Amino acid sequence: MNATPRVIIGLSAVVVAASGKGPELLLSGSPGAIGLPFGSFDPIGHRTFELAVRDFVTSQTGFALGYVEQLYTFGDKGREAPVADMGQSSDADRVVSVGYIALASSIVEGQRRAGVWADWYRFFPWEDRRSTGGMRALELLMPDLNAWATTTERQSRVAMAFGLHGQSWQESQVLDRFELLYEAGLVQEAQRDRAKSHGSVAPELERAYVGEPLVSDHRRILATAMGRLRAKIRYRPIIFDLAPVRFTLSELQDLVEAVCGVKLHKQNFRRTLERSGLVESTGAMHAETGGRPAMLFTRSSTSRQAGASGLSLPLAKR
Amino acid sequence: MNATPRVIIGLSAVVVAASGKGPELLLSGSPGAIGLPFGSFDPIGHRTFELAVRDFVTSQTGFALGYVEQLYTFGDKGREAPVADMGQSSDADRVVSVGYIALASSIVEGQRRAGVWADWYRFFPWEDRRSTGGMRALELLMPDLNAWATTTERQSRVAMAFGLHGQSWQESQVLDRFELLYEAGLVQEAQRDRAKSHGSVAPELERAYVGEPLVSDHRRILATAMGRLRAKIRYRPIIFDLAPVRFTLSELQDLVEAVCGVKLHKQNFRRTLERSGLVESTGAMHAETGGRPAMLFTRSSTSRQAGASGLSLPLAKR
DNA sequence: GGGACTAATGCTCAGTTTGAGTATTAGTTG
DNA sequence: CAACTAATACTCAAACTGAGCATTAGTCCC
Repeated sequence: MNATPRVIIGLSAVVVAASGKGPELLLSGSPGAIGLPFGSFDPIGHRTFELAVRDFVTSQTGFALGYVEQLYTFGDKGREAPVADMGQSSDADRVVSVGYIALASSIVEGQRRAGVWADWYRFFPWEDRRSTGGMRALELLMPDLNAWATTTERQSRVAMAFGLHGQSWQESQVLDRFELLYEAGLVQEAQRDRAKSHGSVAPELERAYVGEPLVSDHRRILATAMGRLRAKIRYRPIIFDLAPVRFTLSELQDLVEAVCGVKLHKQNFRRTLERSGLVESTGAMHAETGGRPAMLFTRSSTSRQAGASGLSLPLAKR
Repeated sequence: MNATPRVIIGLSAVVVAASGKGPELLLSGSPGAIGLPFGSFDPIGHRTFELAVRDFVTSQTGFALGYVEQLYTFGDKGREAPVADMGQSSDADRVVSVGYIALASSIVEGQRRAGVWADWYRFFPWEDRRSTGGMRALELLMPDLNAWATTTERQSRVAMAFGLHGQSWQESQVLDRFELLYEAGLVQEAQRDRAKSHGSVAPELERAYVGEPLVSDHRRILATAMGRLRAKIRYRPIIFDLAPVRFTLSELQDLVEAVCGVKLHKQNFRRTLERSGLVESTGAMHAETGGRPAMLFTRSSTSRQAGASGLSLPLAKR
């Protein structure tokens, strides 16, 4: 559209809320072209990125954000696929994506949230190792990963990223795993980007990808968000920005497990949590579960202090 | 220069190297307008930000970078002061800064490095708590901080940021402290930005600032870098990207202390370090110190693995 | 060649924190 | 009221930490 190439700054937000089942994402777009809430930064109108993000997420989805944090700025040529319906970028423009993560406090089941939400493991099935689902997804990928790992360097990268051969699974290395799958051509975006840069839209053999794709580089941004959130849980009391105001320790544990995609040892989880001083019991009980009623807790005031640390994650044995 | 406002992406790099005395920064600019190595992203020529950063740091300073990591993208209106000698931005443009941190492996004393280097504590005297210097800087600031802290909310922010009233000092909260000082008008950039936005260049009363300013928002980027590096030392073996290939444990401890600005307990530092498996002894000794000769160590191969953790920082008592 | 001096290493000890379980308890449901 | 289901308590050994005291291997100087 413009004679000289312009830089367009795209802002994308990973908006996470916890439902009863697990972390859910706020999505926008139409079927077949699903993406994160997205907008272009207006150099005149917007004073800061964060205000801009809050602004268009609310206007696009009707949802108002709480905690917001910048993730990363992606500028690689060839990974962005301009979003058609934005109508603001032409092929001559260079799109730079600034990714944000926003956390929305849990909403009581049944109460309606604005916007379309989806379980984030739809896009990363291999990241959910709470039950056998994630393992199954990984098993589906393994033949192709092994086929790709022709050198020892690649084999060791695969082993480190996916915790094979005695290496341990690091729940926060979501981006490493995704980038490795991208490089190996095992996620749909890889094929899309290659087709675009080769100019060919060759009818590739129909392969069954594990995990749904997202528009543009949004799945990469989502991977960054998941990784950041999983890592940050350990050193900041950030989980409380996702949890409801009052919760039982089991509910909190389920939430942490859902976010991190791992199972934790129940008794040890509650022990370290109580010792940490991050929570304090309200007097009230919660009896809906069919077992012994649980004490309801809230985050303590010390959990709001600057230096407050996060949760320890005592893994449950296999 | 252009009719429609454009977004200019400025890339700034905090390049850190360890000298014998402590962390040093690569600087560019002329006396009175010192800043970080800086360049504008070229939407046509540069394929990725990281390549662009490596490129212009080398061309501006003659120094080739090793480890590089993106820090943060700053887009607030009013905090950037366009760098005059870049000649690429006009007042109508919106400048967005993408900050990077780069680590250069220590150079043996005496060997020459390209570029101009300076101790990073020149810009943050209050961050060096290894000796009394940092405390003295903090004492100089306290009267003004107290005068600014007129509400209990501000008082508690000061206490949390600077570790007062029983709160502990968090070495990685460099940015929080800097932003607080900026807000309180106790760093020179605050006055500069206010003068600019008020259009007045009133001859303010000459106040003695603690810590030297940098061009544009570069000191903020530097604070982000220091904070990130200090935090990351604890959970990633990143210190080895700063240390020389072979080092004694005391040298490594001095380096960690210099980066983090705190004193560590010597015996406990070496104990956790040896147990961590991050280092392994070479056979060689190092006898230059006048005491018992020290074993020379290198980082182990396990320290290069994806999940390898960082160092624990056993603080020395006051 | 021995004593003073200086770092680097070694070791100890008690108090905490973790990993892994086993044992109770307080509601709900048939 | 017995069976069932969670929540909560308690235990125990192993590993990790904070604080020191103790020992060693060089250099420097008479």
